Amino acid sequence: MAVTTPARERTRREIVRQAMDLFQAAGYNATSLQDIATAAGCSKATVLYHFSGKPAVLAAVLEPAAADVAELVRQLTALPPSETQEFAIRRFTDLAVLHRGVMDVIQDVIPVIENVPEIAGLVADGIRLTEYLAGSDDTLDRDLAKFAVNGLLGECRYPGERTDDELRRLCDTALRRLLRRD
Amino acid sequence: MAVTTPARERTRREIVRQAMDLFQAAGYNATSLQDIATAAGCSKATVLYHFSGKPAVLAAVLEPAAADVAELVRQLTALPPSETQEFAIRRFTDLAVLHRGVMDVIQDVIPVIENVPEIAGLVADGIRLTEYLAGSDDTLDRDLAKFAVNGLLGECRYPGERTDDELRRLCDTALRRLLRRD
DNA sequence: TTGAAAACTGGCCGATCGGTCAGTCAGGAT
DNA sequence: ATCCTGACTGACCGATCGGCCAGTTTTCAA
Repeated sequence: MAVTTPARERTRREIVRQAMDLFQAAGYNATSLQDIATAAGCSKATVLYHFSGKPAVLAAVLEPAAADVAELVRQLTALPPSETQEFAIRRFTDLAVLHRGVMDVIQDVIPVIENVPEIAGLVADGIRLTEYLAGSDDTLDRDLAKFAVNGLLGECRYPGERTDDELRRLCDTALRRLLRRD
Repeated sequence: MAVTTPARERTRREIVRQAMDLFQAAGYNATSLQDIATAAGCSKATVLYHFSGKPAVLAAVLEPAAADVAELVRQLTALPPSETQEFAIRRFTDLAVLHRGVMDVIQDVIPVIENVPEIAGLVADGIRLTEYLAGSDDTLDRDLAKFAVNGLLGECRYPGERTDDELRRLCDTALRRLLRRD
């Protein structure tokens, strides 16, 4: 709680903030380091002074969401199997709304995701989460869960078109129709 | 037909063939004209001799699917409203399986789709098709239809993982669970 | 006040991109 | 035999990319 944020942290935060907006608006691949630097009010060299490279900027943008997903997976691991699917559906909806901007960014990264080792952890957690959403080892259930995640990612694409409440309702409805087989 | 395919058509076809494979494997943005030329056994200049630019190559790759979608929309227009949703679901499933490779390619183009006027027709038809899938003007129904299309696009991403029959079953199940409200 | 460390930057690099262009070449028509 | 034309190509272009580095400016503890 310093009276003034140290210069390092202040600049770093601004870079991540602006990178987030640009990644959402134009996509990761279409956003250059120069774009990020200009938006953050510094030089491209400064961006590379704070981050080891473009993928590191991406990892910093995704980090809060990645942490939440990791925590969710941790909680799911400790839950009795009978409760995991319902818990996964409910909490995944929460995270999707909370981090809808990040969901948007992820869309654009998927095609080149194997070239970005910085976010391998998030990818692995996402796969585990999908398995919990499926609720069984059945191939069709697994595929439907992946279908649901893909659909949800797509729905987060256009930020201004939906309020958080609308997104929550859509997400919840879609997941329950696709996944719940009581 | 002709004993020997005219050189023009032969080269053109090979370029489209190879571009299709590369777009699927690596994505449109990550595939360079040089990549396509090398795969097709000609020079980059030859690709640009046959096509006015990279977007024109994309349009040629998508053309068969675009034609089928246009035909489907035409048929839907002439159908009584009580039959359109069921017809759309059934035929859309058919087209998704038939053109699953194209569905894969489209995924990668969506972020930059507004910069590719060559495929504006396919985009417009896709939107109209989504409206028929929704079955009503209700916002949630519309969103669920878009959700379904996004999910389906995502499921076509990894070509080798599913047989056509598995994809058909998944597609049909998911669409009916999401869309049908009887 | 001062000096060393931290923060920052302009300029440059090699690579790659989509695209252009002048010119080569085979082969059918005359 | 000549010419013409469609198919094709190597060389090159300007732009842009991510990244690097030497050097300048700012910060802050001693």
